[in-house]
Amino acid sequence: MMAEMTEDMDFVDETDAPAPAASLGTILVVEDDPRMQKVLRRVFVEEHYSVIVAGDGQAGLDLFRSERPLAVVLDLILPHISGRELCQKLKTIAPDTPIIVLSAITEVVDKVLLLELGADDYVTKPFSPRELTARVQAAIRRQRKPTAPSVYRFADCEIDFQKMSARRSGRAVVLTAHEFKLLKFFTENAERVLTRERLLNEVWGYNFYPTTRTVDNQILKLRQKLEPDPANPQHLLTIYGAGYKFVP
Amino acid sequence: MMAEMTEDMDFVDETDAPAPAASLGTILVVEDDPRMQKVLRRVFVEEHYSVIVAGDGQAGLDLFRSERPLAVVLDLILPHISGRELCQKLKTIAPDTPIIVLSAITEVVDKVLLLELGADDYVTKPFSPRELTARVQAAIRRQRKPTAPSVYRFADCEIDFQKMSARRSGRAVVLTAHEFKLLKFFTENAERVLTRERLLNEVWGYNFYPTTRTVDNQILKLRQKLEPDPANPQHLLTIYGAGYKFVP
DNA sequence: GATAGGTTGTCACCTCATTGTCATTTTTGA
DNA sequence: TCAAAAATGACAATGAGGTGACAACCTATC
Repeated sequence: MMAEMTEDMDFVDETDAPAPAASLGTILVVEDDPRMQKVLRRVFVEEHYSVIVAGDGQAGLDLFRSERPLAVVLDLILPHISGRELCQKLKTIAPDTPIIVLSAITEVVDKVLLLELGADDYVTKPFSPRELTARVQAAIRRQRKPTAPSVYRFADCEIDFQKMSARRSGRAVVLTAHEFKLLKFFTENAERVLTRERLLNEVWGYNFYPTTRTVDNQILKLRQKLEPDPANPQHLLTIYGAGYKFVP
Repeated sequence: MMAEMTEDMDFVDETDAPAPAASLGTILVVEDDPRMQKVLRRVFVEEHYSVIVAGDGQAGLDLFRSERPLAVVLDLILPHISGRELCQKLKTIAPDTPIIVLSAITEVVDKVLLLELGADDYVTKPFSPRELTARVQAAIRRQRKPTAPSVYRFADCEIDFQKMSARRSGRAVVLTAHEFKLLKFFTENAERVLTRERLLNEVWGYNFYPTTRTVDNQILKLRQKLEPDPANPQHLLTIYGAGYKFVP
């Protein structure tokens, strides 16, 4: 059950969105500086990941083996085992787990070398939390079945929620983030009648309450973009006195 | 049968809609602060839930065992048994019952830890009643089999209250929101005689009083749409001088 | 049984809440 | 700072359903 809850819309900026109840997964942070450990933990917890921290390379290796994290954030400068070594070892254990390297801006980073070691991406210190999490999330996304796109089809429409792209009769249609999120929720609850309140809760978030008119507007936009005849909607139906219903 | 009754019509906007008399289910509130108890009780009663309150962890545990509530709202800071302990215990007793944790904003809440304890969601104080109830309801919804269709059958009729669709002898019948709500209440109280006043209270709401003719009209509509011979109703029966009765 | 008084069935009208739609303002992100 | 997106507000269109009139019906009492 928890697993379902962690399914999240990855195109949504989670920073101001209300927290999903469960962890999105575990991130292993390998970093020797206690202050930086703290920062990193907070950054990822904020983004609803579980975080485990290793202070040196050996601990990192052990934790990696036991926890099998979703991704690794790795400081290059470490005691005992160097970051470079660790990076290589991790890649031999689980080539698919993304590794994001932290490197100080003072270090002359040989990007090519880094990537040859198996790192998937790197961020130079000082970094903005935003950039770091964005890169980590991007790496995780990339790693997740790159060949199996999650496209949803109905009528002559074709929506790829991962890519955030949509096309109708083969022609690309531009949808905004909200429109995607709303449409996604509709596809997940096809055939069911959804009240405006429910939609506001689930799509907009719990602690944000715009006018219900807002919902209507987004519906309008979706209809204009996806319905052949927006005035006579075939898929995004109005249920008078109740709300809306999506029928593929 | 009560279980069926707790299936709320999610297409009805409950926010400003007056209360149906039947409870949607029981919420267990575990909270030691009497003032907060009062607030929480009111919040959920407002949303048509029954509320039982426990002042400490032990009482909470006992009440949970005896009452088997629909969901638990739990303040982390409790005398005797800590909220964390209680949370874990409840989850071992009934893993499916959603637990929503209340935590003061001053506490440094390790969200992940919370969720590992088994909490399904959390709300930080101060919270808006809206957010709390929304989260609780979402948790309850999630816990319920998401794919289980709620169809009700009688005679040659087949009603899906979630989809708000109805069919008689396989042919689709269009019902309005009010008609659905009324029919739902009848199905939930099959074989029982319901006075017009009761129906007005439950279906239309407490603070709304149209003429009694209104009820008759809706009954008429339902008969026309669902009865083979509306003039000789087989299911929506008139009980002269009393009200109406639904027999499947 | 017959009648009276209250109760219910039925219909058409009309009100008004709900929704569609657009223009404008506000917010957000680059 | 600017541009895109989202929220808001206003207004029109729509249709559900409340209202009231009247007929039909039931029950009780004589």
